[in-house]
Amino acid sequence: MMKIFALHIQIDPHSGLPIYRQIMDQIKYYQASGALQAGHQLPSIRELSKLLAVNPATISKAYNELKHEKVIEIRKGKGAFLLEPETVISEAMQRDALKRIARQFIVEAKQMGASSGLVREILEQVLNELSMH
Amino acid sequence: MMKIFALHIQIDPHSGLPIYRQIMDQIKYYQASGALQAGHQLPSIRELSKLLAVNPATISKAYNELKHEKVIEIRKGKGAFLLEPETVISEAMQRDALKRIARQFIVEAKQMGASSGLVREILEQVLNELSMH
Amino acid sequence: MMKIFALHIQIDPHSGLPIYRQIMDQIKYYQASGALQAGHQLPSIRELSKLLAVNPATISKAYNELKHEKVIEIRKGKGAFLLEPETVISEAMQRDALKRIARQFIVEAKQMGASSGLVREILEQVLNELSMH
Amino acid sequence: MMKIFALHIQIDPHSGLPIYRQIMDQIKYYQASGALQAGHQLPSIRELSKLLAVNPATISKAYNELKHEKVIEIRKGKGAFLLEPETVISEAMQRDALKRIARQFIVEAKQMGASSGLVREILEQVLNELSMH
DNA sequence: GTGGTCTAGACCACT
DNA sequence: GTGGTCTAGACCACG
Repeated sequence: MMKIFALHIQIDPHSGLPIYRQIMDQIKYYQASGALQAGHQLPSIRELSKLLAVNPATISKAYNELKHEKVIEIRKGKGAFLLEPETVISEAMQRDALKRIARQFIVEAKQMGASSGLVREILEQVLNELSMH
Repeated sequence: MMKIFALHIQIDPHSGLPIYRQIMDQIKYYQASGALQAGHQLPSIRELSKLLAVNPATISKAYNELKHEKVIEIRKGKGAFLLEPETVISEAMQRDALKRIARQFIVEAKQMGASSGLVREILEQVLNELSMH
Repeated sequence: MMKIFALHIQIDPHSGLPIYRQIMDQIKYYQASGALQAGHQLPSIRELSKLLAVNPATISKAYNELKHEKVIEIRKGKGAFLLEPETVISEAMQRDALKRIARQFIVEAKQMGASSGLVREILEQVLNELSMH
Repeated sequence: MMKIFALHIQIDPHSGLPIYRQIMDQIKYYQASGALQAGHQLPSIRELSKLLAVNPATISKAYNELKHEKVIEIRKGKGAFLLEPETVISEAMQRDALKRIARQFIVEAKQMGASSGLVREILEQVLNELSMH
């Protein structure tokens, strides 16, 4: 019964991001950081709903989207479980997609006046935080 | 006259992103890349509307949001003009905000199976592309 | 439910002011008077739209502008809620801004032939009306 | 030939206010302050247009509006001249109108966090500036 | 139920 | 010519 009680998700109703997106992002983050690993069970919809004081339909939507993105698997009557991260896209597509999101990141960074040095520094910090050495 | 003819914006109706957001993002990108500079005039609403085959009200919304974000200035009867980028936030806030968007970037990158090496490589490429050496 | 039934807004189609501006001004007035307080929910767009016999998009624009001015907060799927008024400007800037709008006020008052005594009298009346003793 | 060369009007294209309104407001301001008096001649449209680097049609609109408001008089082939300030509205209407603009003023003042003391102080300052003792 | 996006088309205000 | 406002109505996203 590998229940994950340490999974504390923060919802910010003022962030502008849809709540279900915030939940998805943080589950992905925990997966990326290694805190959540393949096979781990996620809290039930009902549980998480109470914990976050969020409508169960919202949790359900988050889980459902994660299912479609093949991040989790839903076993009827059992619960939701993390899957092995998939990496099936081609090299070229990966580079393209990466460039696209990198561009978004850098444009925003530049907008707030960050220097390339600071960008690199923060990047290394976050790579480290997410155990990508 | 300083008309901007080189400003070609691509709209992808399947991207999920609202059209007005796509327009905003690309104008910000052109600004970040230096292709658009402070004082430059943007295409008129009607022009861009025809060019992109998009309703004028949608272009208007994009411009209006950019106005609120202080990216452009709208002079009634004249047109829309790029502003000097503002950078008034504190060092600490800048680092925090940067970390937040970097985390988002890296999580997505990791999700698609990118190695830290590839992330660094693409980042340098994009920094270069946006003249941040 | 905290619905606001007492929020009756008057639209004057001949005033020259855009409808969405009239709505904004009156909501700001209700906020200043204390009738609307932080956390209070505003009527839904559709409700107000019916009440004022005005297109929903127009109400939406009013709410959206108030969002940008940080007067209200919009939670998708929930509604629009009043925010705590922000006051982060410096003393000097406040005095300058105040002087500017005071000048506008007095010039208009003088234009209509009002004496300084009448101006002071009306001012006290309005300060009182808005609970600023 | 009582030409008014000392009439220096400031146009701020970023203020949001239409240029013709800014011109009108400042002419009214000069009238209210006593700098401009009945009979004084205003600069010609062509002159002011050059001086302010503003389209002549814009100056023309400002003068035309002032004419309708009976602030100035346009004598063909002669120029524009200030009129005696009219005060024909009834006491009750005056009070109503005054209250309306006072409300606008105070709501804005409150929005920026000004105390009633500061409002009164600035008001006296401006009344003084405009010679309304 | 809530608000958000987009369209088509009319009319107005500003320069 | 420029952008701004408003309408009517369709469809989507969020909780």
